Amino acid sequence: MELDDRKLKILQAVVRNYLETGEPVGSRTISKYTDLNLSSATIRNEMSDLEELGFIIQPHTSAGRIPTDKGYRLYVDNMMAERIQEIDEIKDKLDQKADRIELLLQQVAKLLAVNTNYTSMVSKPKYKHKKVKFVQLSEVEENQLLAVIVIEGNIVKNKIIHLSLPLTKEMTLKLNIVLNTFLQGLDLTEINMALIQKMKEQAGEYSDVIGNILDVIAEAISEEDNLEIYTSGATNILKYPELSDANKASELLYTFEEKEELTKLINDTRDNEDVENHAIQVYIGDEAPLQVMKDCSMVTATYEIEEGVYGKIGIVGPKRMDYEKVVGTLKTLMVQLDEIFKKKI
Amino acid sequence: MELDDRKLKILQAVVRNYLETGEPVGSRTISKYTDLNLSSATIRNEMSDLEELGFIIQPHTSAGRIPTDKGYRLYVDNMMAERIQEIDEIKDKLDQKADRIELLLQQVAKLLAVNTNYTSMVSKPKYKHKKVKFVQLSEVEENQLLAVIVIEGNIVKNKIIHLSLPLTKEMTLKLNIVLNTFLQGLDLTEINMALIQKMKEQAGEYSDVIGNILDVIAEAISEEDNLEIYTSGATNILKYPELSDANKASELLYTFEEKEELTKLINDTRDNEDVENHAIQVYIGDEAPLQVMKDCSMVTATYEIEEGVYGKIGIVGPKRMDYEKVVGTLKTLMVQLDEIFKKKI
DNA sequence: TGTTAGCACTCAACTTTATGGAGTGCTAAC
DNA sequence: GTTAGCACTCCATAAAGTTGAGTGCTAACA
Repeated sequence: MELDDRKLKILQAVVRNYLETGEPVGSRTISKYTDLNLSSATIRNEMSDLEELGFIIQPHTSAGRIPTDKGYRLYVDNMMAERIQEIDEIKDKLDQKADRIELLLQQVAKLLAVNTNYTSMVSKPKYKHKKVKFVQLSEVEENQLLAVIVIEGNIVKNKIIHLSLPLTKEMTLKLNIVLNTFLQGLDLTEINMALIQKMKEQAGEYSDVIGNILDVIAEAISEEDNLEIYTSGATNILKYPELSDANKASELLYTFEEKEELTKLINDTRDNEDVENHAIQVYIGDEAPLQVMKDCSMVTATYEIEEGVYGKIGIVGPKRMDYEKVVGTLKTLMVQLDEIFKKKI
Repeated sequence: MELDDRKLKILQAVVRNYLETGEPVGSRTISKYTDLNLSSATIRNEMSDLEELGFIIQPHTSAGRIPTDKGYRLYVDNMMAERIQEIDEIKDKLDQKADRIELLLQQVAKLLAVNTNYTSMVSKPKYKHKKVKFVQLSEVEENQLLAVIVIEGNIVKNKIIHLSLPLTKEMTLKLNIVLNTFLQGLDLTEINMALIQKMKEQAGEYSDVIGNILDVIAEAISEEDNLEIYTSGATNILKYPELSDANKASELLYTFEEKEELTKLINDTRDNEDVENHAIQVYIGDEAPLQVMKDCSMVTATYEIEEGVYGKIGIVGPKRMDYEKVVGTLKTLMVQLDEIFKKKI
């Protein structure tokens, strides 16, 4: 059996209608809804074929049809009309916050959630092979030292270190020099025991300060700390009956609250080429690498904060999500983020 | 009508039983449950009295009784058995994180939520009249300056400042001196235009750097930024049928996600004396200053991070919450937090 | 050969009607 | 003051009936 043009039109009509109403779509509706001028009986025959081909399904005998994942997929890949979505407020709001990446990303997530009525998530970009750029110790109070570490990508970390014995100005200066000469330009793998030993020797009785600082550096560079994900609008899923039943909603909300599982989504890359082209990716149902999302769809986009440093933005909603709007919104957003990052960094 | 001892015992039995089961409690149950050796008929008479006094109520004719807010209140104030709750894991887990207050508080929230199966929230303490303790500029790269500001209470803020024209080492040193001599020990109200003008004069062509730093300082000190609240276990409320119906759950979860409204709870102080004594406060239903919580109870405690610097910890759950456990858990936690803060700060 | 009208059939969703049981309030007796 | 007994109420659940949207199939038509 072939998927001729008429079948495609009918499939499209079924999907569109179902996206709008959330109710199974019957043959009579299609007969009126499309400009095919066919009777419901004919449509029935065609729908029967489409069902056999696996694009639509009946939730039960004597009900209308709803799209299968395969049906959605065909729709998203071939029949979706581009609909660029304007979000005027975005630029203004984002510009104000652009100096603090965390706030910016949180803001982006919120805007997306409010605009789409779905749940959004934004991952903080990961810097690979991060190197130490700058270390500085300053005496804040007697017995209190402030260590500031700047990592490639201008990530700043700090820690207050309590001293058991006070530090002279000269010693502080010396430690600063030692730290910077030894550590500058190194990444985690390059800071080895031999190096640490040498630094501690130079620091003499203040060797524990060195240890303290290295801890902070390790923490700053290590992946774990960096897998931060911002979400917004998690409660939006309660607006969609197909997701809001106690169990599903509970699992989903828990996933969004804990965030840990979400890293799987963010890190998943089905097609490297797509990422490099900043393409929008659509996951339908089981396609997402996360069991709880089997009844959801997810649309993700990759943004680039600077050469080679990527983060991801995703929107999660019911399968009958307004794909056109979501994809359009994400595309607009990508453009605006690009502008902001180019300007600011 | 008087509240004699027997009535109290019956009320206590009703509350206890309802806390456990969540079902209206009938006279026959009480008759067996207590050691009063009274027939159900007698209990019925007493319960009728208790209802007239407003401590219990029938959800409908021919159902058992459930406690009213007034009933819970009496129970919490007078009949609750202290039950100190051990949370062994707490100390270990918290000790590791004690150097980063945000992580610590987030961790505390999580522990509470996991231990109690309710929703927890922890507010970051507010420092009043915060003063600038230390300011430092360092050159990270050409055209890139790192500003670090330490506020009283060892709050560290930093910002990368992009320069339009490069800065010499001497100039950096000079700016550092200017900033520190002018700003050290001042709070927001004391940094006025006259002062700013003087500093800018001294900075010469780098006056915009001064402006930039003042912005960061303002942000660091300002209240707004500081009203941070950490929550955990929001989805736990879905475990309680009386809260998990679509509407209530949705409103509650939204409140926990947005957090903004929660500041009302955190800031509410019915009794100043209580706060100073680090007493546990219990809000039942409408007693909480937040409409969405009318079907919930909340238990809060005040912790002191250092002399005069308070934060709040709260647990939100259904009215039929295990008050004894929650209060006990919070008390234990308070002791352990006290220890940690005394040791570390 | 593709299209259509007509009709019997199915099934979820909703409404109505029974049935059972937990619990009460009242009364009369101890 | 306490208690047994009984009529009564009302929720919950199940069972039975009703409706309507939608299908598949057949036979007739262009």
